Amino acid sequence: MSRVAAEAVICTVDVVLLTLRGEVLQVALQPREREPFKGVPALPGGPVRPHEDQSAWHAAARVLRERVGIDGPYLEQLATWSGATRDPRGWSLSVVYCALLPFERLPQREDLQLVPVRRLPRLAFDHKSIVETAVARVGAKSQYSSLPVYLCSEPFSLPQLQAVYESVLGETINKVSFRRKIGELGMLEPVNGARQGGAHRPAQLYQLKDDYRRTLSIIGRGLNARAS
Amino acid sequence: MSRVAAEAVICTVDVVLLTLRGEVLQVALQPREREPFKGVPALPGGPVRPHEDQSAWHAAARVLRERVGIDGPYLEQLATWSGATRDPRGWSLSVVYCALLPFERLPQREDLQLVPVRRLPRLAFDHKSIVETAVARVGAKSQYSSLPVYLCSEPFSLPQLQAVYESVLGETINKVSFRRKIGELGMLEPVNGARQGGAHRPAQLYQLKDDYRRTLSIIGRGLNARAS
DNA sequence: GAAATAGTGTCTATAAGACAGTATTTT
DNA sequence: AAAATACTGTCTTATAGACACTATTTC
Repeated sequence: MSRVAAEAVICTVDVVLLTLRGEVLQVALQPREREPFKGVPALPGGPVRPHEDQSAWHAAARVLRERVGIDGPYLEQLATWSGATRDPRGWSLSVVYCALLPFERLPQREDLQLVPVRRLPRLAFDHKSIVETAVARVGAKSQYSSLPVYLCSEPFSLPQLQAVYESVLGETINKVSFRRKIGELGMLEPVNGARQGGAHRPAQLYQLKDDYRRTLSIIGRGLNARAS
Repeated sequence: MSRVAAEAVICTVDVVLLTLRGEVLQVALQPREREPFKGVPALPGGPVRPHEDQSAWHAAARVLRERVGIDGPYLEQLATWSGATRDPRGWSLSVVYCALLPFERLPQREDLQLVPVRRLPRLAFDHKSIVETAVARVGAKSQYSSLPVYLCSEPFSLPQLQAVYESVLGETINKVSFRRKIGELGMLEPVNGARQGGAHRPAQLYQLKDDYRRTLSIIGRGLNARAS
């Protein structure tokens, strides 16, 4: 038995849950309930449960459900972190998933804090560099895909969507080009009736066509938002 | 003991080792030595050894060294496959790495076969879909980065490099544009003296500048090779 | 009708591609 | 000098961006 235990790998999943609050991309953190790093903010996560989880993806979805109270967000694998030294308890491996959620869908919870991704405090384990990798990936992917729509609650207007893109990319986008690209993707359909208020012309609202609910659209040559 | 064993996750690494033979992208496979899938071609791989491997990346590098006889190729994490049903022995998790190697550096071995990625036979486990994912990733990444240089043995000429890009992308590229882009990247330096033979003007040979030996260069708007 | 934001038409700038020319080698 | 491939100059085409104009709402 001791031999098995000594050889065992600590096998977990962690979730980088990102949302936009105002114009600022934020990550959801929970204080660690036990040692190591008791009380230190950490990514929602936990061990894989082989009898319960069909796969690591299902384990991540379960973590979001049980520990954050979210069902069915956009959830994709980011990468796997592993090694002898990242967890003081032993050789550990964590399959990390990235989830995107409109702020409106995030439950209010005592044990859940939102932190701007550019102002990270000290995090447990190697979670800080994991978050930084996730943010970089989301930024890169947003340049050539419809990924940011998962941060918008439907229905949304094109000016709203553009603002979301600009927040994630960290720079402004040409309005005409943006609309050309989004139009070419053909993934949005106008929603009739509902429109927005304000002392100005209201914006047309859109929702995702059903075919694109779970599929990213790829933008031809990207949005040409250049790296700073 | 039985409880520990029942809960345990089978924790392995696998490597998709790709090389270009002629114009055809090929993957290196080895027949399984034991059940399950004994004798069936599979990706080089094996269990993580916590006492020996510093991380999953190091485990993958060790697998390449021990099982294929390759040291220090380009090696990056692809993704992690996991689940209750992918290995008949139990809940398994495999961190999969992708390695690129010039054909010239691949050792000749009895137990190593090269198979064109478009003509895959039946493979062990879910290795077929893993290879397909790796090929798609390499193709996508080649559109906007210098990834294919790792398939070229240095020094190489620009026509050679272009042929490698075209093989990986599966379509032709405009010569003038290709040279403009590669030039802009500024990652190559001409090698003097050595040139190529043939009854025609020889091509200038290049090697990677040292700064770019282990770093991918990102091509501004990509190579605009469109998906078929 | 003034103010404010949404949406569009069109010109300009930039980047990609086509094509044909020159360059350099062997036979 | 013929053949073959390397390399380059330049025109054309396609795409992105700037800018100003029209549209629609509230007050």
